[in-house]
Amino acid sequence: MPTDTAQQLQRFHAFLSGEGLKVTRQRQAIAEAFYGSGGHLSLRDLLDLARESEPSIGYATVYRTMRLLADGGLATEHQFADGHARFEPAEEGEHHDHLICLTCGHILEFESDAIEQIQDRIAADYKMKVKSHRHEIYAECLRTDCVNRPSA
Amino acid sequence: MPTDTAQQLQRFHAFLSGEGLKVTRQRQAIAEAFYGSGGHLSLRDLLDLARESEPSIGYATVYRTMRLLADGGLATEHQFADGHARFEPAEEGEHHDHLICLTCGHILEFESDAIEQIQDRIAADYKMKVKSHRHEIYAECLRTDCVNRPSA
DNA sequence: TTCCTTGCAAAGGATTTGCACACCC
DNA sequence: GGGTGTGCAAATCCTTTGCAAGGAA
Repeated sequence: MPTDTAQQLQRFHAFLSGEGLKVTRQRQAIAEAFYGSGGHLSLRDLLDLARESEPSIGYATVYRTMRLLADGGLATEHQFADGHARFEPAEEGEHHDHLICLTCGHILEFESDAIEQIQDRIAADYKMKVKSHRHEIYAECLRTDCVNRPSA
Repeated sequence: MPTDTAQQLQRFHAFLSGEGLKVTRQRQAIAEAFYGSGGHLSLRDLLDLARESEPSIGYATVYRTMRLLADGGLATEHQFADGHARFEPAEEGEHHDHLICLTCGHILEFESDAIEQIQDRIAADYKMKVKSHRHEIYAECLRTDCVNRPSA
């Protein structure tokens, strides 16, 4: 478990308080599942994890909690090729794209200033200014033992 | 209308014959809508266009015809941020990504060998081989008259 | 004629919402 | 106690499929 999970949960509590929202057992369980994992989890994944500590939790609660986090800037939502929404913790000022292993499904992150610069130049050629982008690389692992398999 | 629409329709007929499939009024109308437009149309767009010449056409027929074209390699399907499937004619050996205007919704195409090379290098760093990718840039047009607005 | 196609309507699958009950402050 | 939050179930939205009737070869 990452060492900063506690910090992230604290930030979550501060966010809820700031919005005048309540800290409930369900929200706590969902946030722990979300921050305790490596990210890129689907709503179904989060539901299953959250139910380990709160078995009665419902899908709609996970949905609403993650929407809360996403709208509040604490989580980022992605739609990869599998068609399910996936979430990851939002890091302040950080940006990355994704490299998805077709062998095992694991999702790696990458950053490339060079690509970002080229994007800006392409947009500028059309007199446009980049507001956001989506960039996913789907690749096969060349090793038979697929080292990218998540430790989970 | 592009000068090669007739060629593309001919290729479509050849494809149908080759598969032992029939050239129907509906398929003809859908193919004309598809090839006669600039591409990037949703199923709904195609349905509306096709109905101009074949009013009784149904959504399922458009869906099935576009699937036929996509599976046959004559059309490429994309899922942009709006969550609707969009299709464009597939060009032999050609590849491009998309620059989407947030001002008017128009979809431009771009290519960058430099980006493709960086992608390959990133994947290689993880001992992986790129099989495909998805790259979309969402940008605002800086001109008040938004020159990217489609002529339609 | 023969079998492919079509259009309708219903089924899927993921997401979103309405509502009555439960819970936190 | 009062208003927020939850869980269920139903509603959406887009996509996909079953089926009986229609149409190309």
